[in-house]
Amino acid sequence: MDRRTHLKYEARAQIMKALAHPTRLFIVDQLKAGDRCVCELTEMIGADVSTVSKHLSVLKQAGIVEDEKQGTQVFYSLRVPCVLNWYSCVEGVLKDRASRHRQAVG
Amino acid sequence: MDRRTHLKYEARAQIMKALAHPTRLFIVDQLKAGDRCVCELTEMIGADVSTVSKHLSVLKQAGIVEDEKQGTQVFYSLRVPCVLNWYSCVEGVLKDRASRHRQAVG
DNA sequence: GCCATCCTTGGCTATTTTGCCAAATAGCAA
DNA sequence: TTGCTATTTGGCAAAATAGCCAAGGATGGC
Repeated sequence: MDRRTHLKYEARAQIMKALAHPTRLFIVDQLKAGDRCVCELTEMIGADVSTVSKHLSVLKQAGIVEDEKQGTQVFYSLRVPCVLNWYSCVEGVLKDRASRHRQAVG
Repeated sequence: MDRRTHLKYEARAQIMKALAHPTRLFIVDQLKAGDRCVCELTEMIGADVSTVSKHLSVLKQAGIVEDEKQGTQVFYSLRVPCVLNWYSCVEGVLKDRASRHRQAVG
């Protein structure tokens, strides 16, 4: 794999990595229904605010979400909704894996 | 986030993590064209065979690829082709990010 | 049997990621 | 100003990940 090709897949992997975390997948799923401020997401997730803020930073840097300040609050919204289409495929993988497992067991 | 919800997103994240690596994205992209044995992929990637084998193991465990032994060789194939649909979305994110960057600079 | 080839696994270190606390910043109100 | 709330950032220790080498199967040819 030459350098050019490697950089191409490196860039793609960076986007994938941004979504490769349960908390960040949860956030994106929540933003599907509309904008959320950090405090709301923190409440839902149940982790430290700083942790949630860093997760949001990862998603923002990847270009998946964007932020907008409203007073003291910062609202995040989904910038690239097409990532939501991945969920059904992921569910498909999980279902397929589960059925194979059942087959192997019983 | 209750335990049940967390487990759900944990499972999804596991699938995403399997693809969140340049080499593994490359492998999946190659399998689009047809089955490949470990030796072929290793040749293309240019890393140690053990490294490639471990990457394939991650993809297999996630349920994204499957393997089939033919003599001394092991051929891998794409089990869940829908992951290929993600590439266009990823490209979209990258393009969007690039255009915003140009806008910010120029 | 022996040997060569293909692949996987174990083990190790280096790097990256994660999540908390503490501290800093920003905006609003009194 | 002071105080209060919302958010981000720095720093650190724990955990996960990556990639190499070496060793361990498995398969086929002789």
